[in-house]
Amino acid sequence: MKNMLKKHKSSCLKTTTARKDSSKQILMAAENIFAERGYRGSTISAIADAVGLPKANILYYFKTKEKLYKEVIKHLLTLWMQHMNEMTPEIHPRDALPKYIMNKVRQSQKHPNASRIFAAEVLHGAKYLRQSLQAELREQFEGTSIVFRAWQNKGWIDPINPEHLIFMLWSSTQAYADHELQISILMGKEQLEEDDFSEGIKLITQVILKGIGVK
Amino acid sequence: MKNMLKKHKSSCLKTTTARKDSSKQILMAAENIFAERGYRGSTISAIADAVGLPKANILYYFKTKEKLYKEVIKHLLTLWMQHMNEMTPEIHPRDALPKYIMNKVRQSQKHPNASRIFAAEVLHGAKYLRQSLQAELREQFEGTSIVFRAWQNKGWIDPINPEHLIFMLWSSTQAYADHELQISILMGKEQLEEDDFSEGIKLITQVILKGIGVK
DNA sequence: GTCTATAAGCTGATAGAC
DNA sequence: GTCTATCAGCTTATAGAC
Repeated sequence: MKNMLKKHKSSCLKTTTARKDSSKQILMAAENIFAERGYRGSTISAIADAVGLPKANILYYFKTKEKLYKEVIKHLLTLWMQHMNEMTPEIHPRDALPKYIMNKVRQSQKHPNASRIFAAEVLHGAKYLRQSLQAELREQFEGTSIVFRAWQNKGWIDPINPEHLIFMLWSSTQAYADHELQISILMGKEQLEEDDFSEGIKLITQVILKGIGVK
Repeated sequence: MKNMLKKHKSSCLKTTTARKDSSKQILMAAENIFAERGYRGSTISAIADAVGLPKANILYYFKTKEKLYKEVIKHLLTLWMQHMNEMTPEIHPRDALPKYIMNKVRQSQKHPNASRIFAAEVLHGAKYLRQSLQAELREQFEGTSIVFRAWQNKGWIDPINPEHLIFMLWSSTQAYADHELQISILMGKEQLEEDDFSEGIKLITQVILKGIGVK
């Protein structure tokens, strides 16, 4: 487990499997390691081993560990926010909200690392997030608040606090990635199954829609 | 900031302020450091400095860093679960749920560290939690599921999935501690104010009660 | 019980051969 | 561009004086 197979020295320009750019492979491996162990718990060696490269190569592509981490975060935030734009003032919440909730939970299912790294970052002060991406996140947040307010004005939903509704949506959907382990322990399973995700989607949709008075 | 004042050598048996047991002081300091920096990011030196003691003393009281962490976790889980017991099959959800939601958010407000350490632990695989406390957590979880099922049978709430409702309650209330920083950034504040907590309580209560059909 | 000094090991990062 | 070797610094934990 410690000494990995050292692949191709200088003798490879086109290996059998389509050779992806090392940079991309490193990013993918880093995403996994960071998600599992957190920033400080992750070591450059571990990432190097996962890709099958020497440590020095990682630092050749990404000058420092911190810069590598920022690159990972940047990519993940895009994923994390992508479905929010699909809610607009024109679309009725009875259509828009179930779709958003489904997409968000499904994303937690498919890309749990994205959600986990993001959650860990927030949990420990959003240090890197704040520097570079605060603006984009906030813009998204305010855009969605405006959508919810528009729905209220049209009488499509009850008068509720739009900002806090966003928090409730985020936290309840994201839980299926962040707390997957907690949930699976409590449900007595090794890991969450398809049914658990679809049950979660069903419950959240049911409670939110009825709870804010969508007819 | 680095060299702290070295207090009392051998010349103190009863100092001015009531001298708490070092052990307790260490636990409190450790709670803060672990919450801010995570397990791996926290160093024994940092904890020692926070209490004003040399590193060796921390390891005198708690044999290893890991054992100290486990002690902290153990204490926090008690806090984290304490309000769930107050929901029983006899009490109507219109009284029990608002009270639980309020207590849970208020606890996030008063003891954000408890929630944060707990969340970080879960996020990174619940390694320590699983070893020692899985049983207690699960017992609590199953107890509450039974309560929700009883409410359903009495027709007090809609037929919903009790387990997933618990997740929704946990995640939406805990967000006010876990994501305090995210929330305050998005709301354009340095930190959350009293109004934000009470608005959050109001919204969650409103949406959950109406959402599961409590009359 | 409390402290100083130090061991033993791992980490991020660099230098320099190929 | 890719790799090996190594440095300098920090970490947990221990040994042993007081």
